[in-house]
Amino acid sequence: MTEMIRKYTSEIGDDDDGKQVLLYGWIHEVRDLGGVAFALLRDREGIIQITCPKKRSPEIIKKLRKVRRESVVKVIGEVKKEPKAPGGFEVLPDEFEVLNEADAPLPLDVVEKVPAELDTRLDARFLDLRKPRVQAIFRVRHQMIQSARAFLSEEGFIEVQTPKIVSTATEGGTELFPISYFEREAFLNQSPQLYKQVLMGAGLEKVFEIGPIFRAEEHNTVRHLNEAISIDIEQSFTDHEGVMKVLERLVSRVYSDVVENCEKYLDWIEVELEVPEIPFQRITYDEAIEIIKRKGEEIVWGDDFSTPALKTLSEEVDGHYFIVDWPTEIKPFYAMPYENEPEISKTFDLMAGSLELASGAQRVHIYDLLVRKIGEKGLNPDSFEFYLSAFRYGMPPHAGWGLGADRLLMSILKLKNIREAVIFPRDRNRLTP
RNA sequence: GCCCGGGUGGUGUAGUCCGGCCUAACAUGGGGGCCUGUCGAGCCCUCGCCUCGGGUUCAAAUCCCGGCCCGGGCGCCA
Repeated sequence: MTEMIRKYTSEIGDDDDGKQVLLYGWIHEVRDLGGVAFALLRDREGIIQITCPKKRSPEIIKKLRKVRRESVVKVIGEVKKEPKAPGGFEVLPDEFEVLNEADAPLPLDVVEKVPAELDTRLDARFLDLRKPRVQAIFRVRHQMIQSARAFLSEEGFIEVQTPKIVSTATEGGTELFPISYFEREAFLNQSPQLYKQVLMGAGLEKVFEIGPIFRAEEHNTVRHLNEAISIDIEQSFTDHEGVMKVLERLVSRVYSDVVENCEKYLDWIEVELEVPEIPFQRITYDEAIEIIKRKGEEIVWGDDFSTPALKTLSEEVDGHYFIVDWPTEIKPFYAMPYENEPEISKTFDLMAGSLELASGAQRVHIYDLLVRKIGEKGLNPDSFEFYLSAFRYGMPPHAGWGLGADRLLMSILKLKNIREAVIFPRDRNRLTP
């Protein structure tokens, strides 16, 4: 037999009518009507019907009606344009081979006649991901990451990888996961922040990193994970406004690439996307406080926004927006205060509704100020030696941000739970799969 | 971590308030059978379940206490 080239189900069209094709995939469903049997073969790109009348092949129909759902099969057959078939084409099999029979019953229903809870789905994630709707999320995620990487590269940012095993807390504040590093204690890094800044001192000028961050907080919400992916940039010779422009253009680029290249997957997820208009609205922290107060929510200047406060705010401000000029007190030590008004800082958060997507700032690049601010936060400058030394020998002014990739995807696809946006999520209770 | 609500076949639900009528119901699924155009196929037969530990009681899926886990809200954050 001549060597055949495997086709995806989605590639079958008018040109194949009457021709032989080779397909690989999973048995989605079988409907056995006695004299004819229908099977749905699913691969990662779609589903096609395999139709086998008894008289065409008594051997194949026998195998077909016995095969359990989700078994892996190889099919060689003739394509027939058929209006009665779902998708308009069907394949009449000449060869039907079960490559690997699936066990039964399945831990969850891939066809989704019966829903499954997220927890059940995550326990059997490999099966959950066979659902086109679920797999589509990760096809969009792939596009999102590709777009972010392409955009930043085109903008002159150099991609770097910084260590995830570190000796001290990077920023204080958040809890870290301790790990054992030979005879010493070490931690999983909560953020590439300090390393990005050191690289500004190294003269790279524009860097980005897409990588994991680890937070040992015991939060248990639909928008927090203990292991997340962060898209981080740092840029020299610019200020917070400069990097906000990069950020909004990146978000816009991701949306337009997804709209352009992921139509099929958006369709599977049943999401309609509109590319957000840039520039995004900037509202100051003070304005946000006023809006929240006006709506009757209890808040005083200097507070961080509570979840209900952010929900209130998002009722007043549409879509994506920046909250800028935060009180210096509630931002990390590396955030640059305004010269003429040091109680507020050159900081911003990017919001999508009430969800915080990113946060950034112009950084403190003055050694003495930085040392002082570390002390003011109750941290010990001695444990930041590797970081601080980079500020003593020609550190340029710089700014940057960190964008939560999982949250961005969650917001693009309007997912209810961030765990849906992560292929194998890690939360307070979940350490497997 | 805190508050509230939950945990029943492989999956998703009903039953729990008011203990005994539960030998636990329904859908989907698994096994077997019938059927030549299904597309949530249909029909017949069949299989399979009370989260764990302790307590109350003649009697616990049902009431009480604790653990573990889940959902919603919050804190904290990206």
